[in-house]
Amino acid sequence: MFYGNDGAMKPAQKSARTTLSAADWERAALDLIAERGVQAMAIEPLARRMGITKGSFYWHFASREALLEQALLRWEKHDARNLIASLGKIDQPRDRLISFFRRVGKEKLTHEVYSELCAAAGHPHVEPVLERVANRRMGHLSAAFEEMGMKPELARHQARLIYSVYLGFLQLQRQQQTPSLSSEEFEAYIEHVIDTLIPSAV
Amino acid sequence: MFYGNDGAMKPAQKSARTTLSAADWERAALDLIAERGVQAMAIEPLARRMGITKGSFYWHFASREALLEQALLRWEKHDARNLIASLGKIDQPRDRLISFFRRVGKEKLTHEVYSELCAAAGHPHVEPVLERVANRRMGHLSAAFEEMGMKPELARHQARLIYSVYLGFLQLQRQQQTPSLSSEEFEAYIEHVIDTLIPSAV
DNA sequence: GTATTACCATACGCCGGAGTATGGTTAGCC
DNA sequence: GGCTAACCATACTCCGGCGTATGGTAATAC
Repeated sequence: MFYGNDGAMKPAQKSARTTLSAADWERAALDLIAERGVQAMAIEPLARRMGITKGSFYWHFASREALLEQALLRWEKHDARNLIASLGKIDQPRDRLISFFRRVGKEKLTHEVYSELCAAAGHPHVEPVLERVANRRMGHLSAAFEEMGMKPELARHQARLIYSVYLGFLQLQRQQQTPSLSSEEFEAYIEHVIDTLIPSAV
Repeated sequence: MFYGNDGAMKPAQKSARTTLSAADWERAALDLIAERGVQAMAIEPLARRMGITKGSFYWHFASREALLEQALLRWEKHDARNLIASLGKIDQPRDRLISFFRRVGKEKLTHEVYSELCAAAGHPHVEPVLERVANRRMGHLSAAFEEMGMKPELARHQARLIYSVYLGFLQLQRQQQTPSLSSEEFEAYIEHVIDTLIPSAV
């Protein structure tokens, strides 16, 4: 529902319902993607939802493709900022790794979008984003493991492994096969994952 | 390209190119799903690929939905048979678990279909299949861990964990972020996964 | 106070897939 | 050898999304 602020806020007088900007379309697009997937991000449904017609859309964007591209870039930026913002200030690498898992519950919208993007891997505009994001994230994980004393190759393997667990979790969540995020079974599971994948020392 | 035999083989004289059966459509549907996903399984493209028109299709099936349903059931049966066929004859539970991972490389088509089904979780006809298959598979894993001496709850957690790794692997594969299945980096990774997730004793 | 610009509405043409209707062809039975 | 049922082709209609054309309105510029 947010995904970044675009520099200069408008005069604040005409607060909301005057005219829409490209950024508004991008944000709405991400909302729709989070809810129903990228292939459901069609411009007419979007326009309906925004109480407007598509005549407007083609003023801001050349095509549906262009919107998708911009929206994904926006999401990617947001995610990258988010990553360092929430992990950068944690000193102990082990705590950073743990926090990576615990963060799945928060930042709901971001994860929902990511989950839907995963489902749309293969799409020409989605794939590169997915690749960059995964590499960025695995890079952080790998670095943390190295900080804990692992050899680079081992750290990379461990990062890939742990990231796979995360991806698998998202998948099970999409299939409604994951215990509710606030149950104790979930807590127990998370504990188990942390215990077996994040060593206390190396 | 196979997915089960349908009882009585036709008289064997008129081997192939006489007329098509419902099973032929189902198999072709699964091929198409493996290649381009469930939402690409449209009946006209299917008909084109089979060198026929859709007039035929609606003789065998009531709707696209019906075809999808039947094709998925066929796949599910095939997968279930496959699971016990390749894991049932292995005595040591630890070997069964290891074989689960090593099997990802083989049975290519089956895994491709599964991967695409995962991408289409949320689809009303796909979801229940996905749920049953995941439960069936995790059940086997969990049982193997129990055989090794784990407490039931721990075994379930471990099974879920290991299955998540598998799902995450499929996802990374869809994003082309997995080392080629025959490289040594892949082998090293698999080794690593087995070492950290499959204890040699309990 | 008129011209321009930014934003939006209406109405259209196109395309591809879902279904339906209807008629044609071939195989096997009696 | 004619009938029937199984299988397939042709030719539609309907729908929803994309993109375009064109014209309208409100704010701002000058």
